[in-house]
Amino acid sequence: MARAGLTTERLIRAGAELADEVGFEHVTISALARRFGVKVASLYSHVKSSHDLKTGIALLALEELADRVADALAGRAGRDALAAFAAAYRDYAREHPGRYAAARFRLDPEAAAASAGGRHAQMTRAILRGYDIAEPDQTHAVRMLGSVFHGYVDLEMSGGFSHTAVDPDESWSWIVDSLDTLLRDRTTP
Amino acid sequence: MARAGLTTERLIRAGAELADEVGFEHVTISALARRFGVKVASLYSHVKSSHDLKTGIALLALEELADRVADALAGRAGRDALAAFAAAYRDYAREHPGRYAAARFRLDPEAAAASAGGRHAQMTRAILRGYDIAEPDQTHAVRMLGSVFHGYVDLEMSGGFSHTAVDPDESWSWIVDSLDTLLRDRTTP
DNA sequence: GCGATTTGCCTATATGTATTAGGCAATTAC
DNA sequence: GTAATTGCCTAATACATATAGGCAAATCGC
Repeated sequence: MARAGLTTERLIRAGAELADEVGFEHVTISALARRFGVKVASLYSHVKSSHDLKTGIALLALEELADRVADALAGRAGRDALAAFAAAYRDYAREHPGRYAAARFRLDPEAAAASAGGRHAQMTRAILRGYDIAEPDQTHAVRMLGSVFHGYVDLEMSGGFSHTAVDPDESWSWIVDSLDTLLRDRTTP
Repeated sequence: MARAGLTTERLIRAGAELADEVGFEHVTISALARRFGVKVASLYSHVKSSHDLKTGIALLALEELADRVADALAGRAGRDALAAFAAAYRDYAREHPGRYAAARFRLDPEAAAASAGGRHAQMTRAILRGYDIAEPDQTHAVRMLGSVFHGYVDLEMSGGFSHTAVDPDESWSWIVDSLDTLLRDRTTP
């Protein structure tokens, strides 16, 4: 029998694609096995469990998202950086809804430590360098930015904004603009 | 054999309690049947499916949350109303994490129409009456408030803020304060 | 090249959840 | 008290997770 050439890497990549197609919550070992045309048990040589697979997809998504954000931030500061960060974040979620959901998968401590979570935190703090905000306000601001961006994307993806005619793109711009003003006013000299 | 006295109402209430104990994603027909000491099939006389049960819990949570927010907003305006709204929202999520997660369950259109979703939207708009913000800015502001509050609660619940020593309560106050200032500055006379 | 070892995917099996069909007993209606 | 109803049951199907052990293909050692 010809071998399918399964590897942990390939399974996680295919799992990420599957997540974007059918939703992260519907990514199963069974569906992945069907996709590769192999039996379910065969996957267990490459991933320890369903949870392990999901963790792998989550780590991949966090990495990809961090790469995009890093790219977006390169050479920008202040309002520009804020807008680029916001755009990178929202675009990723819209292009890869399943991966984005995966990035929000609750990781156990070891996985979290090995994740790109630290890069994300660093980059959010980097944005604030353009605004002169000292601790502990800086941490408050980091949390606020994370909350707005994540919250907006989450509500938008779950259809929360579809009951009003107002263009979500315009709301997004308005919000980024407002946050810029807010951070500027919060400067601690 | 003695009857257990199952009703749709009781199942949904027990499901909500179960959600708070083990997480909304672990609420299953099986677990609920165990809790009542009956066989799994017995529940199907009262709920159509697992999805139906989850929808019921989601509707319950939305209703409860709307009640709390309505209570908190009564007799308040401006900054007071904003702070009360924020507190009601966050407190509910912390006291009832499973129900809160349920409130974010994607409802199908019919269920959404019958839900307290409309009340939530109305109440968020009511807060903005204290700030004189005209359309379409009002919708932008509604979306921003929803995003920040939901995003913050979601990140806090998933442990996103546990890597820094800064007290989440203080960040929350700082954010509410910032939003108040922001909305005040955005007045459209 | 060719035997030996490793590795990859298989079959078989056990467990848990969701769901439907149909049965019998407890409750309620008259 | 009999009859209709309702509530919970057993039984059966389908699908997902997970483990154990087998056989053949790829790879290693020479």
